[in-house]
Amino acid sequence: MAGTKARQAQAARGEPHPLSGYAGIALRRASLAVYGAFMAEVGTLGVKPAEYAALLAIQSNLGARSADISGLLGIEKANFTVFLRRLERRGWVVREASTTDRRAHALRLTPEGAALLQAAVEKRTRLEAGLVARLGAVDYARLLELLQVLLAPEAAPLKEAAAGLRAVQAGFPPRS
Amino acid sequence: MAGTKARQAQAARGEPHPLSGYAGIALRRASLAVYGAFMAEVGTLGVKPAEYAALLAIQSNLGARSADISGLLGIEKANFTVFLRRLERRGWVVREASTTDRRAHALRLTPEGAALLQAAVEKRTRLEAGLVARLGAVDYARLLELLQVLLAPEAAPLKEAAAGLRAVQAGFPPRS
DNA sequence: TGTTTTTAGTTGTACTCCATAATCAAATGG
DNA sequence: CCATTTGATTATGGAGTACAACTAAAAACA
Repeated sequence: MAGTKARQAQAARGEPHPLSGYAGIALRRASLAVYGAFMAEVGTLGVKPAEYAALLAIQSNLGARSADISGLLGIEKANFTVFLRRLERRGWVVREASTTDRRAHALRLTPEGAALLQAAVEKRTRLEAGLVARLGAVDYARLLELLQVLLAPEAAPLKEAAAGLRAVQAGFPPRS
Repeated sequence: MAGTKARQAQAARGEPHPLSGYAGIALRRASLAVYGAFMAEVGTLGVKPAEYAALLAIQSNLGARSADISGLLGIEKANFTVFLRRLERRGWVVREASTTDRRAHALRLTPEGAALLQAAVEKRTRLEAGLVARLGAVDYARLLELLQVLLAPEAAPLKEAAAGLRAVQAGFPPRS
């Protein structure tokens, strides 16, 4: 597992992780923690976070093309093809022929997809409630707000990193 | 790139990412943003965040064994072997024979490793200063504090996810 | 003491996510 | 009409990780 006895004992005593004072590490750990919580709750339906987000995006952008959704999710369109195929094979999404562009597909949830998404949304709502209960409603809102500021594209200090940032959006540096 | 024209236009207008209202997505995006900023700043030295953290951990735990450091970083000991070899080959770390346990290695920075780390720390300090400038010192501290609460192991709501969480710590669900 | 069990580290394998390049067909714009 | 752009697909490879199997040494124990 992830952790020596000494480290596990620390954690058991409620001591913070020794590297979590660093913003990057704390953010990464928090992100993974929420990912894990999502998998434990919503994942029982066989949906991973990226898939959940994709279903959401498709539902609220009826008839959107692949590139629209992949762009929203930050997934390369090349990889989105395979990604979509999984959702299709499970019967949650259909790719209809676009009426305006014969190259494009119009994405749409199937009734099964919509039903699954509804169940997933309910579970995720419970998950969110857990987070709110943990932080308190005010602090939860504050956390989201601070993250928004951190992510705001127009601010200066992180600006010069923007190029590398977008390329790295999926976790890897650009190959250059 | 990650984003359609429409989405890029949104971002250019300063509108928030439409999915960043979700805590998990906001956290993930923030984590990747800081990762990207780190790479743009400290990465010029040829150090990735995980390597930086490893060097830091080794420096402040003189003579620690591999399992200590890998546990701290949340890296499987099996993968840490390869990971360490890279740091060794670059001349930053040495594995001395432990005097107390002939199976174990005592990890230590070389003078080159210490020098590199010092340069990296300086760059990372500048990076951190950028974050502080962006959020303000008070809000920056508050963000770290909120993340700590989110990560505190003893709280209840996320507890049941703990098993899946640890296994998923690196971004993937356990295979079983 | 001698035997069994646990532990530190290594190797090998397989899997997921992701980037990149090459390709095709259809749309668009001189 | 032809050149360029765009939506989507396929194929390939790298990085990060989980997991199982293994060796050697230490620790526990009878």
